[in-house]
Amino acid sequence: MLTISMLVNDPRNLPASVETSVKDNNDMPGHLARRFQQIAVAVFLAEVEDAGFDLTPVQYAALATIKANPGLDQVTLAGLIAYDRTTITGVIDRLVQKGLAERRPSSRDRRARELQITDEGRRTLRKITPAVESAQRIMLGGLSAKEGEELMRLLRKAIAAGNELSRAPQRDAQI
Amino acid sequence: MLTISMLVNDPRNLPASVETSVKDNNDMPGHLARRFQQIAVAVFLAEVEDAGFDLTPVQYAALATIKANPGLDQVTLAGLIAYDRTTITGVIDRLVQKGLAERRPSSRDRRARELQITDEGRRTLRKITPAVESAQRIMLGGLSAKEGEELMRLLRKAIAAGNELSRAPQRDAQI
DNA sequence: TACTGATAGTCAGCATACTGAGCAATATCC
DNA sequence: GGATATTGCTCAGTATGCTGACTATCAGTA
Repeated sequence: MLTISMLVNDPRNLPASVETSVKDNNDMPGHLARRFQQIAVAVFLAEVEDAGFDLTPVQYAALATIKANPGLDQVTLAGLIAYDRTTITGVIDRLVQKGLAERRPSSRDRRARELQITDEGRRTLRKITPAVESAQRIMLGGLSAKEGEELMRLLRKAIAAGNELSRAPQRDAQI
Repeated sequence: MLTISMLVNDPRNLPASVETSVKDNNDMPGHLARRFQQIAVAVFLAEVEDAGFDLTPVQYAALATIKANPGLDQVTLAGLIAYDRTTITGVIDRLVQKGLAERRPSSRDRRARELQITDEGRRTLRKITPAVESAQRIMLGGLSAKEGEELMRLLRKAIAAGNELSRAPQRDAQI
């Protein structure tokens, strides 16, 4: 199939005066990162909806982290899953509104809110797990198991090196 | 440093009754995809701002694609860079508002808008290129050149397999 | 040519994500 | 103890990104 992009990407089809400094999108790690994430989110939402639930990737990550760290505050949660704290405010709003989590004032620090998962949240998390795992498999569907592992290794390595470059770096919770 | 996440992630520290079905975030390709993209966007914006410009990743991709395919319509643009057409509407609005692109009714199809880059847009693209290329290098900074290539190869492969799974798949322009 | 379906673009609505600012409370330092 | 800095959270504002719906137009066909 002959396409415009084949024409413009082939130097022989361009007059000498046309600048070709703009690289192909597929050579840009930033573009590939966005595309992969775009697909990952779509797959996640589709699998979760098929399972009969209405939960976004962030909401899932937040809920799972609250369950694993009962009583943690919002800033700690944000650090554990590497989201900006201003984003987390809205995410928690929606988890609370759906009855999956609770937000109550901390007794030790009156600025902080302690987060707890509800029974309903625990039930949702348990029932949604197969869909989440299925989504993770599907988004690596084009790769062999070995390639999938290697992709994840390289992503982890690049992320570790760039962790401090975003406003919401990953932070382990301090004891 | 002892951290809460070390505790909760170590099965020896958990009573037998605690379910550990929720995998670590770092084993989830979806989470890694979001983190890498988050860093990529932050690096892009920082480099571009350092160079004295105010352009987002989408705006850059759209502008570069308009320059390479003068007169294309919005749906074709959306397909080339794999964005939803409803997103592109707003992106073009802002490019036009900044004086970097023009949107005029198509003579062949009265539903469509033909997109053109302005001289100012061309100038901006030319001057911004070093910052964009620098950003691409920085976001792979933790990897060797070989690893960077391999990461991009694996991303391309996974994306190609999942292309149809998002609402905005990549589409080549038809002649 | 009239009908039917598909397509280009926009809009309303929702949920991320970010910047920057602000308030209240805590921690630190003198 | 009191001034200062820091921290937890929220809010306003902006830009993606998506779903679903709508209008205007085009294309194919009976």
